[in-house]
Amino acid sequence: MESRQRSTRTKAQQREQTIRTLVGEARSLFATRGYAHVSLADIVQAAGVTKGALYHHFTGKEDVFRAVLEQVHQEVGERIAASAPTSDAWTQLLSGCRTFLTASTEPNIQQIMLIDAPSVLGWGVWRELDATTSMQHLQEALQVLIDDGTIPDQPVLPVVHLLSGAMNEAALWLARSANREHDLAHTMTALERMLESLRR
Amino acid sequence: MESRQRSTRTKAQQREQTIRTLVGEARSLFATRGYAHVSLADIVQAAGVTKGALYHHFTGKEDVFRAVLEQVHQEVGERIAASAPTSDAWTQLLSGCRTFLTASTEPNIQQIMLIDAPSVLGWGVWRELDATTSMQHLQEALQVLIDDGTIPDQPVLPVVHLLSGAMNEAALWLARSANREHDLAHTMTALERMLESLRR
DNA sequence: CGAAGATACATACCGTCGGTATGTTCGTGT
DNA sequence: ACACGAACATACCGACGGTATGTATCTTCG
Repeated sequence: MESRQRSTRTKAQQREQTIRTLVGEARSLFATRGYAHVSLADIVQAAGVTKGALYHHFTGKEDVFRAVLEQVHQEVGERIAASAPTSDAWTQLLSGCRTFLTASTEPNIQQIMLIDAPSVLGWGVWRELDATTSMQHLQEALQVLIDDGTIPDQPVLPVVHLLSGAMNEAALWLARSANREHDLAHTMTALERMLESLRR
Repeated sequence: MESRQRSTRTKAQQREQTIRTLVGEARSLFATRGYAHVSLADIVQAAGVTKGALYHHFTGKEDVFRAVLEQVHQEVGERIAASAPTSDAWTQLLSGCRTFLTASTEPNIQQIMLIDAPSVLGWGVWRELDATTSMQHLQEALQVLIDDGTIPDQPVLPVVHLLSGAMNEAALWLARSANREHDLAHTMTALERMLESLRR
């Protein structure tokens, strides 16, 4: 039975809305100032609620950060997945890498995903989350290339970690580059050469 | 004229000793618990001094961490420099990479240098420090190989950042590996292949 | 040699922050 | 209609980073 809505928002809507703005404001604050320099007071003030509301939905500051990080990871993953929908596996891998580099260069993604996350949540948790999104894409793409014989059979995990770390660091560097487009081009050619080395 | 030493320790010796133990204890605490979960009270208690002493030599908690990080960086740099004293540039690069991977796998180096440092000091400061030690070696080695024609002329910075990031992440992964020696071997072969790709 | 100043610490205290316990409102199932 | 629980708000606590100030010890120089 449907309940009439005496008020404009139902409880569930209210909950969702509060969490959304909370995570959203927290994300922008974390991105610009860094996790350590953001207080819970800042977050709840920006979201227009109180600490009690925050602690009703999250277990603490770290939990808010985890929610933010999950959102960021999901966003990056979607952008990678949508980068080259219809192509062969090889060019799909390349465009995926390029998309990751450009996405991870944006400051509001970078500070959260690449700088603070390992320190705040610990490397293990960070890698777990990453393994379900961007790293997942990389690993799958490589496995496909191994299965269809494009690159010889070899342990994928070492390669995945090497490439993932390479792109993470490259993204951090590119974000501070004075000539980003120029450096991105050189980085991509160098990265392509590294990927080619797997081929042969 | 030398001043006679009425006491067992002169002031300069005392200062040096205090700083040494302070940094040493802080390092071990930071390494095991991570920066955020170490209080100044923990550090000064372990070092056997008070907060006043700490604040006499350092500007704050962050400054202590910076001193610790500099020590770690210097240590890693020395180990890399001593890894392959008399060889051609190419094998020198390879053994340098191997040394970095094994050194950075140790937990008391890893937590400080690879996990906390970017978040605590900011990526810029972290990279500055790195650029004077481990990254410095990598860049110089590559430049030598370019100058003697082993690898073709190309922008070094993109390659340096890609390789540096790759090894950082690989070290973090190897540290949690169930079969470290085995994975290290595969990582090195994959890394060698990537380096080979620069050659030709 | 000894007073003056600098250096190396110790003690006491403050503001802020993360976290918790409790109170209040209000939608919702029965 | 009403009771219950979810969604908040309010008030408060302990701990931590940081600072101000006091004190003992070494060094310097007339």
